[in-house]
Amino acid sequence: MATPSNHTQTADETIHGRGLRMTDQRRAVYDVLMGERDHPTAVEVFTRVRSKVPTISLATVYNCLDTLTGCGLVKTVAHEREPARYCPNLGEHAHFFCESCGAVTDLPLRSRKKPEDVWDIPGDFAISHHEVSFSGTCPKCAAKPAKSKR
Amino acid sequence: MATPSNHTQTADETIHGRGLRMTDQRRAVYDVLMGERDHPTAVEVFTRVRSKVPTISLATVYNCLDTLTGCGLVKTVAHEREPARYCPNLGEHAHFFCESCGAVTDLPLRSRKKPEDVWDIPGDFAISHHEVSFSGTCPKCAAKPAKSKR
DNA sequence: AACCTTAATTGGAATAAGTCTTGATAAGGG
DNA sequence: CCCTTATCAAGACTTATTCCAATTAAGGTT
Repeated sequence: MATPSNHTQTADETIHGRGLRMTDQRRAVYDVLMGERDHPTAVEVFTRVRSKVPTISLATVYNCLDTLTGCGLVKTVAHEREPARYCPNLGEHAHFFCESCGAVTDLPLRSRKKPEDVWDIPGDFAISHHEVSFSGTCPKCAAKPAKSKR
Repeated sequence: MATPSNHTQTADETIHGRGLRMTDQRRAVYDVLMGERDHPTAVEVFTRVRSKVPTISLATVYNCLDTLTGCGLVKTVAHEREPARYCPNLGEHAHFFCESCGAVTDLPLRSRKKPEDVWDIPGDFAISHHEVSFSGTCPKCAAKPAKSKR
């Protein structure tokens, strides 16, 4: 399973620690995610990254995203049947999906709280991951009339 | 949005209340879900339902599942990039996905608790839905050596 | 520097889940 | 019984993602 990098480690060190190389493509994909933290899809990452590495292929973007996810530098965000989105926020958080504009917002866990406080999970279930998503209307869209989905 | 049937209403009444008809196909799909509450995929519903309605098509199974979901009789369960699963449990609950055997288990909300107790959701976000999923190892698989995914 | 071995990238083909389209059927109301 | 509308079936289609085979790039070694 992914071992998250601690804060004293750079992305390069994390990748090297796995015996992998920090290539131009991987760095560019990572930089795109860190630069604009709006939970882009693979295709959105692809179009952004092309301005830096014009020869990169979509398959490589998927590969890089998988590698970064495997190293714990990036998280995958799944929501309903929509394409996967990617998020470099390593802190524990849930996601809010605006049904009006499509924006995705990180929602932090309250301090000293955990999901088990709310959901009744029998002790003999061993939990390794959880994913929490909320949907509704974001503040920006609350006032405005309905907008098209980005 | 879906209006859940209250307990005094049968599935037939709920569907009729929407101006829709309870056809053989819809009933068969609903019965499959109620009969074995193991969160089947659309294809699994399809194969089970064929024993009752041998001429039904997969497209119709998808249509029926959509209709039942729209009426609030059934919920769709999304997990990562896997095919959608369907669940007739209308009570508020989360899902546990066993990474070893693939089984899905309903986990109830603790009484008088709500997700907002754990995640910090600014007041200007209007929440209409949430979906919570846990994954790990279920009790059955905890002891046994790893099994193939059903 | 040339060489060797393995990792990484590429482009295109392939896959899988789900949706759409079109014509045929069936049901309910008058 | 007729008319209108809902529903169904079969197959074509779309979309996100993965797979594959061939090329390219990197690191380590002599």
